[in-house]
Amino acid sequence: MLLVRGTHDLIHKSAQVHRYITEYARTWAHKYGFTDVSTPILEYEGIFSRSLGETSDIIRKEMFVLEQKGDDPHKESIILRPEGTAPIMRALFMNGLHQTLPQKFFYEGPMFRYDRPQKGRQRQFHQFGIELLGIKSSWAEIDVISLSFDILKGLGISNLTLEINTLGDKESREAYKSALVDYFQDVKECLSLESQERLLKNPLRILDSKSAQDRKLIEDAPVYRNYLNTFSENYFETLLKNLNHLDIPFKINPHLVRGLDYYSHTVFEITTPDLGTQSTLLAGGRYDSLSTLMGNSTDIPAVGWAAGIERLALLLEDKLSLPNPRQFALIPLSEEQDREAFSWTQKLRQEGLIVHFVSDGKIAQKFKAAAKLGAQYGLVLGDEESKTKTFTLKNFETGDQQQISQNALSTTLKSL
RNA sequence: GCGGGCGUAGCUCAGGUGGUUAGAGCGCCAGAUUGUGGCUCUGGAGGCCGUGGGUUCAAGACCCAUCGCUCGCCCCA
Repeated sequence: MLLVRGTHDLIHKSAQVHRYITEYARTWAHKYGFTDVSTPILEYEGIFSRSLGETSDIIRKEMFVLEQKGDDPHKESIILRPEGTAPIMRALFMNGLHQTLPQKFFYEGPMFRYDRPQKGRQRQFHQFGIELLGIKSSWAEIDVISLSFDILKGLGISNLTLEINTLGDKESREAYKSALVDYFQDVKECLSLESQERLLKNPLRILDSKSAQDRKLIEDAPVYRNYLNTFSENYFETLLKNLNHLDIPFKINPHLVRGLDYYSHTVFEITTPDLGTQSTLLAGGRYDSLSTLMGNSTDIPAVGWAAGIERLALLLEDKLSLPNPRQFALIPLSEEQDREAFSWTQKLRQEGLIVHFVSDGKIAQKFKAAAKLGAQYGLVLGDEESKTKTFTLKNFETGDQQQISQNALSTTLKSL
């Protein structure tokens, strides 16, 4: 038996933790007024290649392409979605929602990237994220960043850093790009091979390089802040001032560039030192030009972020105490009691109790199974109980037993 | 895609320089206990030693390849 590389089963505790994280995030998103949206896992490749940029690693080497069966009317490849933002933008247009802005969406689900697996990095992983569409001011950023902290802190994650930077608008970016190219062109031979390639395709990404030789050169490279036009500069300043005013701590990281093409102005990440090399828990920013990249005639203001559920789970799995509701096991002692016991089981389930029905094996095996299934209490129904219209209620933790009348069954159980 | 470490029972791991039928603890199953799980005792099942090839009289161990996990690089959530 083989497990597809980079995938995992979620069983018992890991499934519960995963679900708990998602539900917790959803609850907060609802308080902020975001509503659920769910888009297909399958999309045409163009949705992503147009929006993420042909030079991004996700497009160049990490896509899961499906084998075409022949009945699809389009020749374009179908892929497993690698991220959530582009599909939501697609859905916005296809459902005509861009005419009724603003829109606020929360999503959650599996994403797929053909990457080399590592701790905190799977080929099938799960994200939840939010998209706030149609708000121009930087209060949109404030709103979504606040939401992200409410979720992460509420989950009990500490040791968080908000790193933030601005990519400016198109005009600023073009000005900065040409300054960067001028600077690096002169020292091209000293750059790593990867960065030499970036110089041609996506010079901003050189700033993100971790190679030691690049880092030295990057230190002396032109600083973006000096190339921002007035609008971009003011936009960023206002955002930072408001973050300060709200006591949201942040760290400006001028090297935070992001791999995806659709960002403009604000980019941010929330990182933790507790996960080794996969330190980003949540990342996002503003992507006003995504809508035009996807074919719309005008920009639609948009901010959002996505968080990696597996990474949060790694931080939480050991310390999260999940709710542990009462569970009962109905134990008929012989086959004569099976039917009666099962209808009692159903009755109690309808009353809202969690009830296991245990009928396999010998009596000792039934008790063993009941305890293993997680029941804290056993309800024994044998000949004597049947005659006297009672159950024997056994507390598995203390071993105590008592007789309770069938009439008072559900009220007794609920009062435990 | 690149570099390092590691693959032995369901789990955690022992198995010096190659030497008969591969071990422990936990877990699992059964019995002691025919109306009672956990504790105890007794017994039992469970391994192509990741996979394929090579060296050797002889390989879990050595060599090569491959797959997987893992740490780092890269990238990102």
